[in-house]
Amino acid sequence: MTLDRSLIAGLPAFAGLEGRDLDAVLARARSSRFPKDSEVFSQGAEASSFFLLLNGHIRVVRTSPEGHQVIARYINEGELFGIAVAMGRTIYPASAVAAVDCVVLTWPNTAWPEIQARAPAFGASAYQTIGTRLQETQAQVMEMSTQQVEQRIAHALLRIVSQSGKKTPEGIEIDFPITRQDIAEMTGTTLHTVSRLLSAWEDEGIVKGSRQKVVVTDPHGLMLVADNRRRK
Amino acid sequence: MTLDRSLIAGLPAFAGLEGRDLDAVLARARSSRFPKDSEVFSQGAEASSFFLLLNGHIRVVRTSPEGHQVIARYINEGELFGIAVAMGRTIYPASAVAAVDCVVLTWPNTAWPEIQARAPAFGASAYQTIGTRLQETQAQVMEMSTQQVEQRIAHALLRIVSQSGKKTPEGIEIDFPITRQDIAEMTGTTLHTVSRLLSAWEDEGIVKGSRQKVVVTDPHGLMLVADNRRRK
DNA sequence: GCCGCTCTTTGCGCTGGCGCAAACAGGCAG
DNA sequence: CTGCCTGTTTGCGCCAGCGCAAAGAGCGGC
Repeated sequence: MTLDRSLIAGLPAFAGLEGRDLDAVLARARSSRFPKDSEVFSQGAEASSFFLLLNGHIRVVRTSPEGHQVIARYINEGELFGIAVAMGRTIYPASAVAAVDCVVLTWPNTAWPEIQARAPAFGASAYQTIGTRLQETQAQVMEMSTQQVEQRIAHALLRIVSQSGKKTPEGIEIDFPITRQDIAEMTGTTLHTVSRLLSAWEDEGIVKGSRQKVVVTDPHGLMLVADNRRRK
Repeated sequence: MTLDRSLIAGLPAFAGLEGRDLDAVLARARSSRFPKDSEVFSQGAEASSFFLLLNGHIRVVRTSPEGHQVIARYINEGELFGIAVAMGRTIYPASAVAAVDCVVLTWPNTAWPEIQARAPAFGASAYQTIGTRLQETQAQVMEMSTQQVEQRIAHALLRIVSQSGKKTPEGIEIDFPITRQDIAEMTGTTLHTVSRLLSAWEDEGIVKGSRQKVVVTDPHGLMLVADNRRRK
């Protein structure tokens, strides 16, 4: 429960915070553990807290009334999430699910005004996070409007790998378990199509896949696919 | 150039602002006119100002490197836009084009810190605007992932009509000029498909279209289409 | 009043990607 | 070790929606 301040203070969300103010912010947080596949918060529930992911990977999922699921994004270590309070929202618009065992800092929403007064840089970081996500989401709309499935999947893989890639002898590996279905839900397609394309790429030596795992063996080749510039 | 304070003060962005603080905020703004089809700001340009639409309708357009255009949203009267500064962005991620002759309030970005200190409610309104747009954009991604073109177009029309609809004897009319191409760029499809569907709907008595104009004559019928629940 | 530009409509053929179905495989529990 | 559960692969047929093409139709400018 005692927080390792030196680790935390290095996160972008706390950039520019002095010792005293940092303490004040951290004092309102509590740290907790979420086992794999557990929900940190649930779509439609009253937003009572906001969060920072200290360790692990979290999947943000929206479910439609008809039951379709879409993965809005993955949260990486050090990122804020569930910051409905900063958007003036009272319910969570999506669910957050631990993709692996996670360690999460939780603040009650009631602490938000105080934190913002005490540590404006922290608030600014939250707003910037939201701004970045708006950007990214709009870029995604653009992709879905103008690009073919193959390019969208290639882009999605490149994005994940650049944010959560782990170097291995074989190439860059996504360092959390991800299914074909997950990739399909990120790109608005079906697991069948994802599976087919990954198989094709594997034949071309661009990626290597196995159960819940994807390794990009030829990032440059994947970029060519993403830009639709590879020789067929 | 003198602003009609009584009109402006009623806008949600200024809710809860006292006379003196309101004056302080407005003092930093200047009002200007943008003729139809002119650009208020341009994608990729350095973000130097933020804006509030007093009158008219504005189209926010993103253009891909390959030249594809996508309409991210329409700005309605009273809304803030181009608020890159509130997202910690330094360039505009899209262009804003006047769909009709428009009247716009412009603030220099340099005024932002002062305004936020002086009138926190104004800042909060900006953040809420961004939050709402993130929500809407994510909902759009969801739609594009899970729904057919016909339903997406129906939803898009319903959204426009609910925000910018004008009652007429025939039904609810979109009160700015909008082409089939525009609708296609909002929904990630082609003008051909839009034209075909609108024609079909016209035969069913749901809408009525003409050059750069769409009138929804049967909103309820259109909702059935949007939910994919109409009898074919 | 005529011309030209932009916007719209419609036909036709094609194909990317989906839906369905079935077989296969890795990993964990018992 | 065995069986089961979850995830993956692959074949096949189909169809929604796109691309292309060409013909109309308002509207503004001259």
